[in-house]
Amino acid sequence: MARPRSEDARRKALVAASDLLVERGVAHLTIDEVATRSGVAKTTIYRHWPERTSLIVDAVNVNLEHVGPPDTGSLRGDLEAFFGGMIRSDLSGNVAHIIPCLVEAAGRDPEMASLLERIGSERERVMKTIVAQAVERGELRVDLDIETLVGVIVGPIVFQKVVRRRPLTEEYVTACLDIALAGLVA
Amino acid sequence: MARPRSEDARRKALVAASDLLVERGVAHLTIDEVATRSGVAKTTIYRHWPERTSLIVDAVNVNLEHVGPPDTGSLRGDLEAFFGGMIRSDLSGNVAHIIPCLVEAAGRDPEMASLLERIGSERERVMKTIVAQAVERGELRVDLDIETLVGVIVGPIVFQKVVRRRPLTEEYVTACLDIALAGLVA
Amino acid sequence: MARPRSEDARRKALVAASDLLVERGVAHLTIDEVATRSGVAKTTIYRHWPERTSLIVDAVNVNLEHVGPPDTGSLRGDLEAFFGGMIRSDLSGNVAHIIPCLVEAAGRDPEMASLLERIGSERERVMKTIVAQAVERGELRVDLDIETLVGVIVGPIVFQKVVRRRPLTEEYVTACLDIALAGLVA
Amino acid sequence: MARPRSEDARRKALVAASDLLVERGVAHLTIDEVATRSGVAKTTIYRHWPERTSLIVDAVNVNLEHVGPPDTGSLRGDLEAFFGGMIRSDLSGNVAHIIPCLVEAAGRDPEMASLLERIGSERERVMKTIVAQAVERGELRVDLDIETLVGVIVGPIVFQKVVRRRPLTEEYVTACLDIALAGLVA
DNA sequence: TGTTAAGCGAGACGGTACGTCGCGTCTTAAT
DNA sequence: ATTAAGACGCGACGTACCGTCTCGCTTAACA
Repeated sequence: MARPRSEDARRKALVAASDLLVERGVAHLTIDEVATRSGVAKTTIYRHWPERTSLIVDAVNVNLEHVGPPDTGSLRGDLEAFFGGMIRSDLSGNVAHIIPCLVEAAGRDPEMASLLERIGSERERVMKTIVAQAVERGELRVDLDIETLVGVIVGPIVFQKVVRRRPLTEEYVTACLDIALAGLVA
Repeated sequence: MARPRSEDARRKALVAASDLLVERGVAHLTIDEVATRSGVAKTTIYRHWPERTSLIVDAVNVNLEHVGPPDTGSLRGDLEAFFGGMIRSDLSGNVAHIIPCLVEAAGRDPEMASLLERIGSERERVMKTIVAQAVERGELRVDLDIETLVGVIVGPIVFQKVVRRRPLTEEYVTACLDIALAGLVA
Repeated sequence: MARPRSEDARRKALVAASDLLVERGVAHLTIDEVATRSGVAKTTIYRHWPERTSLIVDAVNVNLEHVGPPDTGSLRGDLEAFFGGMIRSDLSGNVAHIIPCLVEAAGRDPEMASLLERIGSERERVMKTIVAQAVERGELRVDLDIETLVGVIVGPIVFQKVVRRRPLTEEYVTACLDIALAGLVA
Repeated sequence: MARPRSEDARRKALVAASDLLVERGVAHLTIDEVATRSGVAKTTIYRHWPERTSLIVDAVNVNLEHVGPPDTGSLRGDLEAFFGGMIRSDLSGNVAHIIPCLVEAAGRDPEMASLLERIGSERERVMKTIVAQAVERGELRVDLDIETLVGVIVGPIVFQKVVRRRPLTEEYVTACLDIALAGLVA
């Protein structure tokens, strides 16, 4: 019966939050500034998101590029296509800058944890498709544990970028894939 | 005429900080509470550490177990010994809980970045010793890039624990090592 | 062509406002709560009363007992009858609790000032009738300034109740009347 | 052992509050503006006064002129001197503007009530001295109830100024005193 | 006897102020 | 000179009401 929540206000706040997220990082995103920038009142922001973290959760999602599974005809090609996309978008872009914040926040905030989970799941789902295609093509054994498999392929890359904080070169990615694939088909 | 800085105060503050770090996480560690708990005045804390992060840096170090390189006679044995140690100490313990905070903080704070670097280096140094021993024994080729190699072995494990936030089972570690080693000797 | 304003809504809002006025005092009467309690929408309330104070004005009037001039045959009797009524209604009841609010609001809000004026006038008009009757009966001199006269009789009573905030006993009223009447006929 | 509360901060905040009180009235005095004007941080203000009303209480006291009892040699002279002072200071000045706010607030806030009580007591104490001197001089009977007596003299004046909100002329005061004194000595 | 404009409930909106928390700096007295 | 204690300026937090503004729905007066 009442007026519906303004989608416009929501969008404007989200854009402002998303921008500030990239500019200042999670810890320095303030609701007050989101309000000022977006022209949306602080109270309205709190009507849409019960607390700071909830807004951040959504703002992060805005920054995520939602990639689909490639199908190049070979496992190697699919992986390179996938990680090539990740390198260009997520890991070289804004998200790489934000993920550690999420990981950190996830340690205390269940909502953050579930966001992180969702982000991970989406990427893992793509990985599973790639692997399933490879299994179908006979490039991989059927009996491999998918969680381990994803860990072996994705782990070194995420580790390099997020934990080690070193640039994610094509050489590094290629070398890791070489080793992992060699180990998998062996 | 001057009194030296009290090592006692420093230690008490550090212990309290370390405890709170584990209890509440980095973001909710407040200097005020460290002061209250430890009985050390806030002023004194700021005298010993110029800012919050510096204290956290030291508090993290307290929680780190400093492991040396094993020498079991085989690469496989060395790795299992090493990661077994890590599983028991760092990654199953408090540090896994703290690393994301450091990673996050490293994004903004150079000092944090260098702490993270130091922690990483220490572990990487051990890894390098293990690898060198393996090369010496003829278990590995000489031409492998050490950074890639460490990434391939450590990446999946850290990824599982820190980013995926899933329990680090012996099966997972074993499976990852199997694949990586197979790929490396191939 | 249009529907007339609902008298029912007006009444319900007014009752709720009047209740809250007594329960919480003017300063803590919120439109939101009047709306919630009465079941009348905030919009509707604002349609009936342009602002908070207007509603309060009307709510006060609801609480007022409108007394007529007594005619006991003597000034003394009339005054005792009149103030007896005031003691029982206004000053011992809710209104005494509200008057200071009005007085305060009158300082800023002309509408409030005029309400206060109206309330005062009504009572003063009764007083004037009583005095006129007394003059007619020869109990009082003709040349007395009516404003002063009312002030001398009403002042001590209102002062006791409203400013001093002490209970308005029959003894106090009698004693004040004794003195004032003695002074007036002297 | 710690630093004492800054008397300077307290004073500056109080002055700003006192000014705003007169400028805007009790209801529109905001802590934020007191902070801005005084240059004292809002948190500091809250350290000194637990809540808005406490600050107002003190700010009102600043505006009060603390008058002593006159001794002109006659009751009449003393009263005129006293009320002349009140007319010049309190009732024509800022306090008359503030008292209704206090009276209103006293209805809900015990601290306000006690402030009002204190203000009243101080003035009543002076009145009692005046009366005692008159009794000593034989101008008044000994058996008069002091509360009633003060009410009879002060009531009409306060009523005129505070409740009726009409100007407090010398004629009105004189006329009231005439009647009251006539009644008292009768 | 429909039509239709206003009234209505619900509640979202932009604001302003609230009172609180933690930061990093400072002052003071005591050791 | 260093410490414990804690006050200080600052900036952000999340909340409460204000008075205004849509929303659909209901309803009485007019056509």
